[in-house]
Amino acid sequence: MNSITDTPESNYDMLTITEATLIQKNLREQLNLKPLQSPIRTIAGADISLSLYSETVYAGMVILSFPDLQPVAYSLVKSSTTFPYVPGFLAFREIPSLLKVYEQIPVKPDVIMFDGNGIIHTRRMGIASHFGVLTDSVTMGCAKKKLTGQYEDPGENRGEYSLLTDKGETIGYVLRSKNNVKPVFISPGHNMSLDDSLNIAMKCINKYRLPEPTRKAHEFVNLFRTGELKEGYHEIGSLQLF
DNA sequence: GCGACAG
DNA sequence: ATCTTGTCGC
Repeated sequence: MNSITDTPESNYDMLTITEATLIQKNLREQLNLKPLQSPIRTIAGADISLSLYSETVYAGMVILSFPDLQPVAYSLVKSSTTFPYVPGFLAFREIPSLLKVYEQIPVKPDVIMFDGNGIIHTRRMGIASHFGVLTDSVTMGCAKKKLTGQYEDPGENRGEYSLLTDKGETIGYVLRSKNNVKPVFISPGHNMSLDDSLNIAMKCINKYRLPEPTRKAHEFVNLFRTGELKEGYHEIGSLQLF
């Protein structure tokens, strides 16, 4: 289709915001938000860790059993990026590294949860949607702050939520994942519905603010950056305690 | 022009 | 995102 969208790892660093915007508009046409059909057996969390003032990127995905939410494997890749962080274009900074992380996984997870948004995005193309379309995987987003849209504050108790709308349409949920703590922003990425994203998010919440997939992913990439975990694909023995 | 603004 | 200690509140 578009050579500029086919090889992110070799082109994204060179893009201008205008070109990136065009790519998002093209990818949006391939977005699928129909209900998930097959059952979920595994769910992965995706995240990256950066060193201050460095272009080095420590990217990773942690695969958890579902609905048990026990880490069973993880994939880590050290890479680099020069694309700056620009609100609305996070995907261009993080996706090249995450694609390498994903390719390294022998048995792909049924769902991937990103530390960022799905369709809660001006052009409905947040990092989760972008990655989902590129790889035709099932994805969703869980952001810690609002990027766009309007919403009413959800109740203060764990499990309460409200709708997030933009230009008259519902594009996500504001979920209180823990009592008296700032809510998280949930939205489908690709190959799942709005309702699916909320249902899955609620099943991934334990005692912490962040759902287990992204919470674990964040923990692992940080251990990777500090040298406590090695690059590559690793399976976690059932005897291991985490 | 002003305010908002994922990680 | 990352750099960092204690501290206030459920």
